[in-house]
Amino acid sequence: MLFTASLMSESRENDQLVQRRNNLTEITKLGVPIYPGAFRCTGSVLEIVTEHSETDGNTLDSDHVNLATAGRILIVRNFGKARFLVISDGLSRLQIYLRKDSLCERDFAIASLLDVGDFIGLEGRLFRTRTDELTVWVSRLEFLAKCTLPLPEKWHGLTDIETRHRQRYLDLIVNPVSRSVFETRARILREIRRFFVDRKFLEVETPMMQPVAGGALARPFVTHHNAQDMELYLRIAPELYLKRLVVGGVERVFEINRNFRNEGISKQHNPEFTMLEFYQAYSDYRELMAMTEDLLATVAREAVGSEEVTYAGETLSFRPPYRRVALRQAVCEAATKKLGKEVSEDELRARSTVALLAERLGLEPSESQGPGKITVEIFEHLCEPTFIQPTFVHDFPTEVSPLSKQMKNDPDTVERFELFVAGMELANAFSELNDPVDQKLRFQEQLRNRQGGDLEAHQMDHDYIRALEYGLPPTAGEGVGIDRLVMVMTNSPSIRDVILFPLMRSKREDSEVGTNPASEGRDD
RNA sequence: GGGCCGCUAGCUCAGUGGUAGAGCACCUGACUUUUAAUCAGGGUGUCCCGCGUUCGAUCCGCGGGCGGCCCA
Repeated sequence: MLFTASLMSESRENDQLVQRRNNLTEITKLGVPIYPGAFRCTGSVLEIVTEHSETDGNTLDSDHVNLATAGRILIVRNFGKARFLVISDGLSRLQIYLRKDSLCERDFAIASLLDVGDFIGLEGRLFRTRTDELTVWVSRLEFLAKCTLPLPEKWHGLTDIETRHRQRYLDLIVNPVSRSVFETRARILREIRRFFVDRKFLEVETPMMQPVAGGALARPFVTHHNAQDMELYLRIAPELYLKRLVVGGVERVFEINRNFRNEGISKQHNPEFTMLEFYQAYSDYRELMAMTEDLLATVAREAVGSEEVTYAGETLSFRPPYRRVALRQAVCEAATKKLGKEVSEDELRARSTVALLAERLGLEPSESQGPGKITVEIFEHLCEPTFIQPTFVHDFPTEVSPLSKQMKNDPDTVERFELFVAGMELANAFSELNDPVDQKLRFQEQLRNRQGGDLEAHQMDHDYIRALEYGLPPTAGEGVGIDRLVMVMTNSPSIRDVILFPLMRSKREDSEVGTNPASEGRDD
């Protein structure tokens, strides 16, 4: 049986794999090391291409531009005694020209054993072909590493979304657009850091594993610390720790890091996602609106070169000022339009009337939801998708904002805004509640919701209350969803396009098979 | 969580209740400035998995897996 199984496996070997391994063996026979060490380059492919993009052929011929570089082979065009290859350094592509009479016997032998995907190093001089393509005339070739699996096709490339996400390395090899998304992501992060450092903010890192998962209304992931025999939660927000730092005198503080929320996956939700949070003492949410406009306009300018970006066919303008609308007002306007009859703010403030309104709009408010929560549900249903251009929605119900400061003359409303772009929530900010007595009452209210079955309700955090008792200056704080921001800036339809390794359900072979998919499904 | 759709060669995709197809890739040969190189030949496969219906299933039915879109 074993013999049979083995034979079957062998016979099922893909001929491309066999071919590639044979080529590797042949290279070994030439006495060439197949996994050598460093190769000294005078410049990367990108550097060469950038430096000589405008240099004409005559100049290259007279100047004798000698160089050494390295990269992965993406295309092979074979002419018997000559070959054209295209190599890539991951950022840019460059053609190289190998001809028998310009190489030693060993190097030309290597050249004829190369497969698409292999890494090579080379020395040579630059010239331009008859068709004016910048090309390296290779005089010395070094084999650097083998690609033993066939790469996706050069023309259609790799389009299968699942494979692109599961095997991001393949996506990056063959889809230059994918690399550019992550280049832009890195630029956005650099610009955000520069923005806050310029304004004297301190960048910090606060716990990702927390005994109480606070700072947001969401279900956490649970984990366990063995040595302490202690339940821990992956953080859902850094908020409460950052405000502790403001208590400690760090008057301007920011953090860019991962949050984890144990909820569904969608085009706008990945269980782990990157968030910017920043806090500024002696400020309020009005100031943060202006600061947010400044931040996004700066990021757009510096990271993608324009304050206007195209997203899903729409031109979005990040040039300030952005539209501002009060949440209840937005709900009233949308509901009035939808139902064809006047809906007033008073209706939203009473549980009985707002519940009725929600039902007429096709929602099913639960018993535990108060008027504020129902109003926000209506908002999410009716208004959110309509905010395409950057829009501040401000003044939220206190009920859904246990960490925000109430308005002076309206205790049912807090000084809070969310920024919407392309129908997505991009930022959430408020004047921080700094009254420890009120904060404790709000937590207790949340605990009642929790006992009523709301798994997203906030937990009690006694140490945070204690920190507030030492005194938190008037402070405004904001969180910005970095992944969504990158989506907008790179015209990416899904959050998975801007996260290198988005969460995927595991497939059997991913964990079982190391290097060779040909062994998938073997019964051994 | 619900609905709809998809899963066929390394990749991108056709297709059929009766021995499985194309382009690229790959193999053999020709070719020393090509550009999706070209020319001549070659089809390389667990048709996602399991069960059922059937003389016979990649196709039909049921269940499952993974993914996509829409809804919640």
